[in-house]
Amino acid sequence: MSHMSTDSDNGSVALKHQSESNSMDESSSGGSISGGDGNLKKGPWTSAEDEILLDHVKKHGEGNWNAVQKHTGLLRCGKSCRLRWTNHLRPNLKKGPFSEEEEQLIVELHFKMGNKWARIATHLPGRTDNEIKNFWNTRLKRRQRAGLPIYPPNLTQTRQGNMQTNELSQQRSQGFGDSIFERFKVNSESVPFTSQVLDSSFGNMLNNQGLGYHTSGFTTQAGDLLKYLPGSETVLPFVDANATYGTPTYEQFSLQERMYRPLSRDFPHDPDPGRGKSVALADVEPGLSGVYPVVNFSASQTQNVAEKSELPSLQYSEPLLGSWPRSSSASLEVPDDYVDSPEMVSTRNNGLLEDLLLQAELTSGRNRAAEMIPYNSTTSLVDPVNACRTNLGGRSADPISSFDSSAASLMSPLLPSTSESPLDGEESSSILFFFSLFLL
DNA sequence: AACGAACCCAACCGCGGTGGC
DNA sequence: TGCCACCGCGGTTGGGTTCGT
Repeated sequence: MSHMSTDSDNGSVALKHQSESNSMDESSSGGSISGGDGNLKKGPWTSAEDEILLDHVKKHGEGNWNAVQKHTGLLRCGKSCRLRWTNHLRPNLKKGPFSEEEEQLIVELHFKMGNKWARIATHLPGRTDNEIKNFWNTRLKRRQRAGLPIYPPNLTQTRQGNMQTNELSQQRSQGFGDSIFERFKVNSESVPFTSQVLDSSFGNMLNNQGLGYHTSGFTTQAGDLLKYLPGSETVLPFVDANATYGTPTYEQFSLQERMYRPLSRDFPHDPDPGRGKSVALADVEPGLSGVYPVVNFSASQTQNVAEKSELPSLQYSEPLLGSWPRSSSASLEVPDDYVDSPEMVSTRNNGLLEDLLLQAELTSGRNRAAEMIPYNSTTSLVDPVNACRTNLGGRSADPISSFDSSAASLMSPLLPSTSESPLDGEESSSILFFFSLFLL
């Protein structure tokens, strides 16, 4: 591992307490003094270092982690100090193995949120994101090896025959998360994919679940992905109405529109997209609450409300922008579970492009382009877009960047033109225009 | 007892967002 | 407007421990 840190946390180094730090039991800790990086120490923390850090936080509070180094002479970069404090020293940390309830909660939350460790951690007081991440990775590996599904049946049973939410979750959380690859399941022989997202072991696990993913030789580059878009009837999930994995029909799109429109009214003015839209949906379309026509359209499949309440939010993200099943979160009773949900695609515009897009959509009176694009599909086509989302974490009140929805619109000209295409010429033209803007 | 594999977990790294200048 | 420092997040690594043969 490189000892060269590129992190800007490594500022000037105060060496006034060099001797103090050097007196620490570095030999036993395996720590080292990095050479070319301001003599910052790496490796395990010693108890003496912990004390210094604790003392500093007591005096100065959290934050300004680089100041720790300056004030105390601790030969640790600010980032390392923050990590140590967050994961080990801060009060009310819960140590020890996860309880059964905690484990169950983690599984459920991961089912809903994917690898949003920080967000998951907010639901487990005293637990850190790192802890949860480690737990999950270990669990994943274990279950994978045992040939067990990632999620328990009670979480997944309601979408058998549809999009496998756990894979979707995993894909999404690892950067794809996209129904676009549903078609690759069908054409897995001809369209190999995933090297970076679905590693071979995970791919094997998917195969164990009968998904038939191929895990070699797929690049995440948008250009390569786009090669498959135009003219390919099997790339986008809603294009092939005969697909096995729950492809919405045209009629279902109509229903999507019904669901979406009331929401769209609220989008531009919604100060709190999560809760606000939830209310809006329930108010406007109570009959749709808990009904998931977009994905769960299998005629042979009926679901009761209880089942639906267990469905993961992300399961429905792809086909219908802004039509999240908001009433389906009862199982967790966590008010901000939706924050990471794709329905949180916000039209609270953060940028000019989003303004333009929104305005264009509104003035066109159709407002259909974005909603017709599988949200995650588009975001994974454009890496920067996905990057925007993956780094939102808990810091932003707008967890799913409006950039995503913009990208969704922007990518729509790339959709195959079929009889079921929601785009007419006028829409396509305006979208092409904005796509050009985007490229600029 | 020895060895390797698997597991666990702390720490690091790179990246992106944010805010101040 | 651009630069920079700071911060937080998610992915990854590496070392210690436990387990199985």
